[in-house]
Amino acid sequence: MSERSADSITLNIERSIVSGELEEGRPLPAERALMEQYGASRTVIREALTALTAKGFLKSRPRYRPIVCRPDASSAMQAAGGVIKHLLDNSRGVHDLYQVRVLFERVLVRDAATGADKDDLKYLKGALDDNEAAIGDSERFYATDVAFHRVLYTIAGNPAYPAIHTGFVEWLAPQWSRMPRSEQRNRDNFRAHKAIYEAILMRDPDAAERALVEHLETSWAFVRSTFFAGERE
Amino acid sequence: MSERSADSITLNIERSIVSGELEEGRPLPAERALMEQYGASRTVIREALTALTAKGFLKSRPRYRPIVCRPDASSAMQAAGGVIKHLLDNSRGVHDLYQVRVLFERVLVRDAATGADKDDLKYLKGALDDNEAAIGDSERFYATDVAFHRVLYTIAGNPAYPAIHTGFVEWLAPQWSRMPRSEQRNRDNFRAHKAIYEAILMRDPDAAERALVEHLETSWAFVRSTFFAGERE
DNA sequence: AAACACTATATGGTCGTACCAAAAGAGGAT
DNA sequence: ATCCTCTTTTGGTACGACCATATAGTGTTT
Repeated sequence: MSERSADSITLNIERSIVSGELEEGRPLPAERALMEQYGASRTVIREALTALTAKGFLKSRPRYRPIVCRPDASSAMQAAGGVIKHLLDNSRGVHDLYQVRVLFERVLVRDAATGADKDDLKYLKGALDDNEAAIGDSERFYATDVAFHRVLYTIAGNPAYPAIHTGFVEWLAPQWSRMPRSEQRNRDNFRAHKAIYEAILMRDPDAAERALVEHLETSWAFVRSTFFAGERE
Repeated sequence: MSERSADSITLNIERSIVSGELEEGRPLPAERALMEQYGASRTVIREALTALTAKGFLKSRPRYRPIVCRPDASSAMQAAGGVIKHLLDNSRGVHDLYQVRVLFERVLVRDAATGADKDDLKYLKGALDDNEAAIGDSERFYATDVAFHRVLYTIAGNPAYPAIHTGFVEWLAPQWSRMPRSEQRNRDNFRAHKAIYEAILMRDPDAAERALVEHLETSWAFVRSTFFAGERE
């Protein structure tokens, strides 16, 4: 099947990384050393390294030894991101992705409403307070906005969730982070966050979900009218 | 920043693919032609092609011209899959991923319960009937099981959802498709599907979600006890 | 004329060598 | 010990060559 020797070397190194034989964060052996180790030419070695880099198992800067990266949820998101960013050049692609985010957060707020413990609520309240305090500073407000939503992704304790959140934020950033902001809009957004928080506090998943959906749909309407005004739905 | 000329060529070709200049399904120009076009050595061209292949923009078989692949949601999933499959060698990784799937389907059944139209319900019923008819044939039952869940991912009309479903199925297949099956278990699973369908039919999102969660948790319990009996939670 | 066999060519896969520029390490001067 | 200089290491790029195979083109056979 895989007659290419570069492929088998890629797999070999991949396995060495996953198994921990090649330690995360450490640089890979030099290319000329790998030639000997695998009995292949440098061409082949470099092809394998290129593939591994594109797959996210190595981080390589020009003129430095590639750094080994253990796969985790966030590198998986990053690998997907290379493709996803090309899907976001029209409102359709952005909306499809945004819908996935909405779907995700709907469950998260429901679960927060039914299952959040005292600590979770404290974190959420802290993020909400930070958000309120930043109303006057639009740049900081955006950061605290993201942070507030992120708390929802951390409550469940699944390490994949925060990675997914990071993906959403990065991919949607071209639109969201560049939205024209105003103190009035910040205030509206804060009120939406507060409504979500209070519904969670009241242990009312339906209300929390409604508040979230309304919040995110309002946000989408703004983005759409700002960046995709010319396109039809 | 990116001093490597291979990187800029990679980006160039990537853009040509996304823009449609290089048509999907058509083979790429020969390497020696690309050398001239970009004024670079074959070494560099080949590195670019390797990277593009790993990123999912090209499908290359040995000794054939690489085939151009337009990025879509499913190629994004595939790119992530290269990393994700390494996270699934223990129950923790599998469970984390499975939880994402559960989260996803919880919303899907809720939305189906509130928003499915007559056609959607007909499709779902059709999938359910196929599922019932296959109870005696475990292999076919697994296929109809997957198909039933897939209907939920198609109802919403977001093209990303079916791609995500495909990802879940492929990544979780090592466990699920290899589960020991019996007519009794098939019957139980069918009953669970039926309960979900009926809750959707009754327009009861809470009941539908409950039925789904119970179904998926039962399934997880089986998988866990079969494949990860030795590990602690 | 049609079917087959054969040859030439195009193409991807691999190898080796060479050179450059920048980074890292070694060694000596202060 | 500190700083500067020189050498070595290392990744990035280039060129040329050879192999195996798939495809196209040619010629032969029936």
